[in-house]
Amino acid sequence: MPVGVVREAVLSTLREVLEDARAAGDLKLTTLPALVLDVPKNNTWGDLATTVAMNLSASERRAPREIAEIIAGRLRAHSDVLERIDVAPPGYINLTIKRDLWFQVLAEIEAQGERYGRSTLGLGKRVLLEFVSANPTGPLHMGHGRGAALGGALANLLLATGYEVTTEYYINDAGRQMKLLAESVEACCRKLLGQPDVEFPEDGYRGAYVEELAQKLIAKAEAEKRDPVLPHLERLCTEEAYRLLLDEIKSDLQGFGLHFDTWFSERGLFETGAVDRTLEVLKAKGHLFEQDGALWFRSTVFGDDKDRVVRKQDGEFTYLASDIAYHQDKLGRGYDLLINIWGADHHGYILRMQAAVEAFGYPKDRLKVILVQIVNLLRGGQRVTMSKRAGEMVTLREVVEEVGADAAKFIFLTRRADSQLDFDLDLAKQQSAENPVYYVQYAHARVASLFRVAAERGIAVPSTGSVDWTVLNSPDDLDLIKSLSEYPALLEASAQAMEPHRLTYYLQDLAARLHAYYYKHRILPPVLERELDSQDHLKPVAPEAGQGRKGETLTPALTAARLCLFRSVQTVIRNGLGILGVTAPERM
RNA sequence: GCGCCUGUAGCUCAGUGGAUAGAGCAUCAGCCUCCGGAGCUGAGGGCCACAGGUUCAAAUCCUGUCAGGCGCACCA
Repeated sequence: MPVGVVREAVLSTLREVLEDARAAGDLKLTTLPALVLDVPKNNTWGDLATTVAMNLSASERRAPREIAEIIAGRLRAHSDVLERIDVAPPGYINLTIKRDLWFQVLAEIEAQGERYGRSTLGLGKRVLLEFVSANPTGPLHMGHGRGAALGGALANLLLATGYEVTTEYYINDAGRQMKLLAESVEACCRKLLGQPDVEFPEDGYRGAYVEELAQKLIAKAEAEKRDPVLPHLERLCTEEAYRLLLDEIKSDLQGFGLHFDTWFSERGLFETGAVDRTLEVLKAKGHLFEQDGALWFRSTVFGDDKDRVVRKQDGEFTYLASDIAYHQDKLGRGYDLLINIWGADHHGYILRMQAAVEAFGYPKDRLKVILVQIVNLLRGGQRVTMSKRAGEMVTLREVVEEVGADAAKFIFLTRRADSQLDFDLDLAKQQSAENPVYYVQYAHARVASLFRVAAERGIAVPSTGSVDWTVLNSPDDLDLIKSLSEYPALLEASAQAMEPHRLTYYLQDLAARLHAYYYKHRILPPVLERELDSQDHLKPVAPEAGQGRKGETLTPALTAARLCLFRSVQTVIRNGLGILGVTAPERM
C-alpha cells in the first residue's frame, strides 16, 4: 500500500526484521501483527514509533520491554533507513529516520504531483455513493448542503484511494409528497387565475417558491397558447412543477461544484414495474405477509423493531416499497458497497433498509449509511430559524451566494458527520485566520505569490534533482517535510473511516506550519532600494548579503532548497483542497 | 417508554486502545526597514459528564446513570 516513501521504507524494514527474528527463533510470531506506525507525541522521542512489542507481549508470553529490545537490536542493522532506535517503557520502539530519506519525500511529491497521496487501498472495489437525494418539492437547504459537501469530498477521497466510485442522486418524483406539491401549486395557480375560494391543501407546501412556480406554469401554458389554461392545470402541476424544481436543484448543485454520475428516478421504478417485481421476489422468498388488508415486509426477521407495511389498505405502495426496489436495483448493478448519506432524522430507516438488503441475500454491511447531524445557522451569534412549513428557510443557494462555495464546503467539512454543526454566516464571510478556509487558501496563494516574485527576479524554482539538501538543516525544515510525508497515510485513514473532516484539520495544521516557517525564514534574498535600476526592475543583491530572521545566511543553495520545499507544500495543499472540492487560488 | 447521535479548556470543536489530552476563538503580553500582517511568537486556562468493568495500557472498548439533540406512521 503506497503510503509515502518514509513509511514504506520503515514498514518493510520492520517486516523484514520480524521475519528474521522468527527465523532465528528469537520470537515465536505465530501470527504477524498488524504493523502500525504512530507519530510520537513528543518529537524529541523520534520520528515514528511502533507499539508492536507491546501488542506481541501476550502471544509471546514475555515482557514488552524484552521484545522491544530484540526488535530494536535487529533494527539497528538497518542504518540505511534508521538513524536511531530507542526503546522506551513500557515497550515503545521509537525510530529516528535517516535524514536523506526525508528529502526523498520532496522528490516523491515532485514526481507524483497531483497524484501524490493517492493509493490503491480500495483495490478497485466498486462503490455507489448516493447522497443529497432531496425531494424535488422545494429548494435545497443547509442540511442538504452539508450532505452535498460530505458526499462530494467522500467521493473524491474514495477515488483517490483506489475505489471506483459512482455518485448518484435518487429523485423522489413519485408518491404522496409529489401529489401534495402538485396540489399546492395547483391551488396557487387557481388563486392567481381568480378563483379566490380554492382550498389550499392541508400540509401543503407554502413559501414564496410555490407561488413563483405557479406563475411560471401559467406563463408557460399561455405561451403554448393553451386557452383556457384551467383544464391543463392538473397535468401541468403534476408533470411540470417538480421538473422545474429539480432543474433548480441541479443548478444549485452545479453552483456548488458538484457532479452526479447518475440521476435515478423513483417514478421510473413504478413505470417499469420494478416495484411489483421486487415485491414478487420478496414474496417468493417468504418475506411478505398480508394483514389487516395491507401487505407487510417481515423485517423483524433481520433485526428490525417491527414489521413494515409495503402496500397500504388502499392499494398504494409506501415509500418503503419503492425504496426497497431502488436498493435491489443498486445491489443488482454489482457494487461491492452501497453508501447512503442521510440526514440524522432518518436514522430509523437504517435497520429496515439493511433488512431488505439481507432479504435479498446480501450481507447487511453491503449497505453503509452515513448519518449527518443537523446544521444550525447562526447570524450575529443568533440562531436563524428554519421552518419549511412556514416557508421561512435559508436556502443553500442563498448561503453560497453570500459566502461562496469554497467557504461553505470547507466549513461543512470542519466537523464529524456525527456532530451537530453551527454554521456562522458572519464567520464564513470573514477573510481572516478565524475563517479556516481563507487561512488554508492563503497559504497556497502565499506560495504562489512568492514564486511570482521569484520569477520577476529571474530566480527559478529548481527541480529536486539539482538541489543540495544538506542546507535544509533546521528543525523547521524537517518538521515541514514530516507533515508532508504524513499526507498519504492520512488520506488512507480518512478514506477508511469515511471521514473527510480529518483532511480539513490536516490542511489547517500544514498551513499553520507554512505560515510560521515563512515568517521565521527568508526564502528570497532581500532587495534593497538602491539596487533598483532606472527601469524599476528588481535586481537581486549579492547572495552573501541576505540575512534571515535568525541571523542565518541565505545562500543561493538555501533559496533553491526552500523554494523546492515550498513547492511541495503547495502541491499537498492543492491536492488536499481538491479532495474537499475547494479551489486553491493563486491570488486572493 | 424504546432507538440513534452527542457530552473533552470560558466558547466552538479535533483526538484510528498507547507516552506529558490538542487546535481555533476569547483573554493577557509581544512581533512589520525585508518574499502578501488575510501573517507570526508567547502565557494562562482540563476530576476528557458521572459510576463501575475489560486491558500491560481507556477520552477512546463494555455496562449503568445523568444531561442535550433527533427519531419512533398503512408520510417521505
